[in-house]
Amino acid sequence: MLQIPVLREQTELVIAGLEKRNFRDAAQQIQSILDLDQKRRSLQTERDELQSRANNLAKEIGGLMKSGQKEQAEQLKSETSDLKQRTKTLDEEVQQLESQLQEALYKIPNIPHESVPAGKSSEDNEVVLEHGAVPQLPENAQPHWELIKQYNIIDFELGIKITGAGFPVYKGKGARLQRALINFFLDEALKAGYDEVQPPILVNEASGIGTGQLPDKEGQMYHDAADNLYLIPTAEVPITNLYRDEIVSADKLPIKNVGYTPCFRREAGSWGADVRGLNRLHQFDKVEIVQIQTPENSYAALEEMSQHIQGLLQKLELPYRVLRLCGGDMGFTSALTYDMEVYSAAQGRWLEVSSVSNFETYQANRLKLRQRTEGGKPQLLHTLNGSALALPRIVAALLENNQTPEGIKLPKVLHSYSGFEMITK
RNA sequence: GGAGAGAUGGGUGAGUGGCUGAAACCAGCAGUUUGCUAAACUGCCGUACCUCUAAAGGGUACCGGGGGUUCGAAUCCCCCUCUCUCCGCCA
Repeated sequence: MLQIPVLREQTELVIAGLEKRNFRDAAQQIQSILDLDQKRRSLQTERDELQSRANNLAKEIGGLMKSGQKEQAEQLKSETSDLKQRTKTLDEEVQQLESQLQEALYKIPNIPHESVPAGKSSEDNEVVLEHGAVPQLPENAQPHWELIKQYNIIDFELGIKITGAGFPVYKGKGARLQRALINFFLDEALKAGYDEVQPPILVNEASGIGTGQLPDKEGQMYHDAADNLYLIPTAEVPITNLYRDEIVSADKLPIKNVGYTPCFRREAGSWGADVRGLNRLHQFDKVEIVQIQTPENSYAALEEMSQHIQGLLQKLELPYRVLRLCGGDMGFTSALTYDMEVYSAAQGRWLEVSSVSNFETYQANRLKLRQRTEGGKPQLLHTLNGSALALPRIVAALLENNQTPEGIKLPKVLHSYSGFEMITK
């Protein structure tokens, strides 16, 4: 969430940023937060002064009791009851204001970076670059949801039987391709200097709050009510929360982690025409890269992550483009997001396979993730993450773009990982 | 699932009502000593908020979380959460 001092000192910038997101009643909402903050501060000052007096009285009484001056002690005691009452009232008011403030702040999204284009929807995103040529397909080219049946590598019917829609079963070379891709992505991240972690895929409430999935978006996550745990929608959640409540010393930075996890999304209400096959699932695999960076270096790191992801797509020989998301399409917690989309030839569609974002201090403020600075106060760090990569749509594009009359050809880079070069009937 | 124990600062760990924001040790930082390393010695060494500010300073809160008793709570009482140990089960 945003920091109150920033709201106070850069009010105009904040409002302008929120308006770029088409955030409704930005000026009004910020003003009401500033009012709450103002009120809280003045009440707290008052409360602290009363408490200070009460503390002094308590000390005096202690002294009198010791020296046996009981009568004077009793007299002072009677003075404290009024103080106590007033302090208690103020205390309750301050607490109430604090929780109102907290609640209001949770509802304010991050401020977009200056390079974020204005815009309302995905149509307004800026195409930063396109790479690779659209492949020529044979005449009877099929979309991937047909190919997976023909080659018997991914089975949606079986998934429906054991779980439900959106939980496919990968079989034979389909399963081996998954494993190959995961290993390939992990190895590439290791080469790029990321440390591998394997986090839990169930997280508690505090973790969900830390990265911004809670309190507002619980409907997107599967929830285990018996234990109050959430299935992760992305490894971003457990990996970033590794550093929750940490004050990191500068020599440990930057932190670069990579992790493979399954991801779970309820995708409530989002089923429609564009979500056939592997395009949108309830469970899928993803390799995620996460960085904890100093404010000075975070945007350079974002570019570095973008390059890393593009490198993967190039090695997979997939045509892709990079989008800079507009204010209206960006995620709630992000300051700048690039989406990477591959061209899935048989569908004739661009498919999002990665999203890489700089959250600046927005998550760090919730996480209380800071660095120790010389001589000064601990300073909030910047968090970043990106998919590198999400598997299903990569698989969809690989299948569609590489279909030939003889079978589906895998890109060279995968051969040693998969143990086969071709998927045949 | 059953029984018990516990939760204190970066770590270990003392602390059963005021002298405890918290001993001691370790780690860390600065300095003295030193041919180098090591050792020894001295000092510093939590966080948040409020206030004030050029800086310093002052105030309040925090010993897992919440409530209570009391003039006064890390310390006493209640509730919750979590962790550990033993038993059971088990990849």
